[in-house]
Amino acid sequence: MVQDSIRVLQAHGHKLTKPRRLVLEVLEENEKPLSPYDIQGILRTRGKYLNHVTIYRTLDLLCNLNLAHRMLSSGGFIKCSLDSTEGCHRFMVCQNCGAIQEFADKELCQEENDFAQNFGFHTEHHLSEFSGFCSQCYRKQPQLAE
Amino acid sequence: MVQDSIRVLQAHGHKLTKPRRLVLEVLEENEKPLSPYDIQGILRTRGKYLNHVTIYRTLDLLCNLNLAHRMLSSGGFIKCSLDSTEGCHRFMVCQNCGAIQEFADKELCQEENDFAQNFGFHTEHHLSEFSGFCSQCYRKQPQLAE
DNA sequence: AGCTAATTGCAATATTGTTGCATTTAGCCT
DNA sequence: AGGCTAAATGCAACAATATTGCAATTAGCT
Repeated sequence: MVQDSIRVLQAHGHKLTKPRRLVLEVLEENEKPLSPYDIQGILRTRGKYLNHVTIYRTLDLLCNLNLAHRMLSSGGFIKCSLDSTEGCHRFMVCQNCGAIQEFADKELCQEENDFAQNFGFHTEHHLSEFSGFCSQCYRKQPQLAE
Repeated sequence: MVQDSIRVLQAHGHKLTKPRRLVLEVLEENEKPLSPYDIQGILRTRGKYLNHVTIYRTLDLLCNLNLAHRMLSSGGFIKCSLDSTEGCHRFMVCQNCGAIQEFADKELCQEENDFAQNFGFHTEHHLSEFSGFCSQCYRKQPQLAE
């Protein structure tokens, strides 16, 4: 929810401005990654104008607060749908339809941290991107998965 | 090894050209992510010139063959050090010194795939980036990990 | 050595990202 | 409600990164 993000924003002492609300709304409505200029374009179709610099700065902020993430596969930004206190984000990207889902699993997360620890690496955050086929696309076109 | 990459390259019917060999060598020597222009700069200091377009195209190719990866954290490219047949790449990035290590673990990889499967997602590849502190930096400056 | 498709370099252009500074505004305080 | 101030935005200019079409070159064949 946008409301949740706004709460986090304010809890960290940041102002709730119109541009920030607009960017959050656009991200919320789109489950696919968007570039800063994508966001600007979407807003323009609604008669709202935001300078691209503002969008860049807003996205920076959201990423720092772990409210958004930049996807590796596309370079676009996506709003995190899950509480991020664990510092672990796991996205599944469908190669066919492009849909993205975010998942959390404390156990798996812990296992990954333990794994890293075995190599002497102290993990702060981790980010995983799975690419493959969502259940719908897999059912429709199983040959794609070959 | 560069030799291994060359073998994969050729096995896929691509030519082994001087530019490709140079890019592979530079990536191999650097354990940190490099941008296309970084690579161009490094080569220039050795009196070798490659057009940036060529470097972009070479990196595209290497990524498609899973011989290199683009890192999320920096946007730079890094050569994969491990056999990539499993389609699973796990990088640990030290927030302090920037060093990157790649790890493979079939079991953990399998667990991750199973996890996705529980949500009906059929995984083809996955890529994880851990950010934190390598053992050296953690030992030297444990307060950083707070 | 010669052939040919693949690859490279070049030039031009498009896209994406950054910086400094003047103007505006959210949130606070009367 | 009106005023204050630090934070945030917009603007302009610029810097860095990425893409495209096409002519010249070259790797890997016979």
